Amino acid sequence: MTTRVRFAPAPTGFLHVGSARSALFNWLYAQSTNGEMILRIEDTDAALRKPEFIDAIVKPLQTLGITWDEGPYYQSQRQQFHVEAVEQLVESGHAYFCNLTREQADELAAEAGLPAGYHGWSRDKGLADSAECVVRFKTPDEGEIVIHDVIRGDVTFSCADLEDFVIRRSDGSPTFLVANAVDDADMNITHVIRGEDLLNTTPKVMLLWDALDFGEPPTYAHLPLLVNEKRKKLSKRRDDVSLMDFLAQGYLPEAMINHLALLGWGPPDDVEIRPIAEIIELFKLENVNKGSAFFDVTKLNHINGEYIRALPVEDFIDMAEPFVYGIDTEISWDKDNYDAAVFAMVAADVQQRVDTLAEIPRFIGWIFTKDVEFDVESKGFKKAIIKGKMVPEILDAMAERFATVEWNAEAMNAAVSAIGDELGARSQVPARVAITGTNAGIPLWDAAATIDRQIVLDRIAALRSLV
RNA sequence: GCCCCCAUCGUCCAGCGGCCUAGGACGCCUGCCUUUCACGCAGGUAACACGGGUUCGAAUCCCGUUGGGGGUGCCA
Repeated sequence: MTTRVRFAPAPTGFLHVGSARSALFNWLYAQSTNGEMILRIEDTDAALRKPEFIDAIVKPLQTLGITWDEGPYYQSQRQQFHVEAVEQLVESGHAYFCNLTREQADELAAEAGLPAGYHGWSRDKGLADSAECVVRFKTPDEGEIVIHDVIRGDVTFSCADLEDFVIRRSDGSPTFLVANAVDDADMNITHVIRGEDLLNTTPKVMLLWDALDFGEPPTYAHLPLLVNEKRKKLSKRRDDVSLMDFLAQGYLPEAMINHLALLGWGPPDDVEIRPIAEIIELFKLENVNKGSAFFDVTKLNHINGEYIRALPVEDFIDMAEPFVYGIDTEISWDKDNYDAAVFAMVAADVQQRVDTLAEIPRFIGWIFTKDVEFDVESKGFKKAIIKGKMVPEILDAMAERFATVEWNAEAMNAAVSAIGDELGARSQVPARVAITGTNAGIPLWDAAATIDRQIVLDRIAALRSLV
């Protein structure tokens, strides 16, 4: 039998890295078993039906290279099937109408001295349908439901703990529990792979599944949650989790995928950074971990850096293009001041120093801006300039010689080295700080020679005034 | 409160009863390379939550404790 999996997100705005990870694991499983993947949008709630939300799911998946064979299907468009299922459940006595609000149900519970929750208040009232009514499923009073989970083993719930849950809202729309059962059955889903936060809803879907007489249910696999540094479930409100935001910050899709694949799973041979084809080959659903995983940007940075460094330099230059003007960063400059040929010259040097493409401006800003800023509080500045030996003398000598030195890398470099030799001090670092604003960066002189002489002289003077 | 899940270095992963004086990766530290910073290379740091069993033998199996998390909606 062909395996069929589905990625079924609720459209709630941008795609979150946790959702991307769920999509990825579904995809990995489908790919590794030569199966099929379905994209299904879970928009049973009217508030979720916004076209822009669909784009926010589809585009990131496409960018990541996560493909699907069918869909997107919309649960909202399949509502008639869900409604029919609800009707069937009412007719077969598995469900009933209820006209209580949540507040009323809680009050009743309090009065009766029962724990909060719905205690089947309307079960035997024989209410007829009306505009205020919801439909609730009549959960069995006793017995157990066992979920066979590929990752977690058997998980047992007792029916007594399950309240009669709502399967159709008072506006007539069925809830996702019904939609889940009906659609998974109709679409011949064989494996439901999703986040652990949905584990508790599974017995309810199972109950519906049996009541609807759907036969053999799919196999379940609940993935460990992705958490923040406080070990809380990643949340859109608290955490930076927008997949597209990461890509916009210069993380490569391949690196992102690689990192995500390593959260909750690891290859048996300990080789972490590798092509997706190899990951597909090695991936085993039953080897997925149970414990939650911290989405660690530090590790992502490293992986991304490796991917960037592995790029042919021409590709790096192409990919750098959107980032190269320093838009939205602390360093930016006019497009007219940018010289693509100069960037191409230093690109290979930049490439091995950045972990994300958004860091590029930091390494080249001094070439295309007029003034540089000296971060006098930084450790590098203190070490190189404040504690450096004979810095004023070096700068004075530089100012003098750079006024007339032949304006090319070799001559400039030689002049500064000569100053160092004559004064018996390290002259290259102060020269670098004067010209670039910082003691760290790409090889200096080739790029420096592309800057106007007067600008360089002004920078030397500016630094001289600080020491 | 109730239900469910989880528990190996700070972090991610390996370990599926003997190969473990617990391995890899990130981070951090040291050294080498280097007229800067990186890259690269070589080292180092650091963990089986606790207590009981089972077994000739447990990080691995069972039970309990503790800790963490998820759910508890007419959201999904």
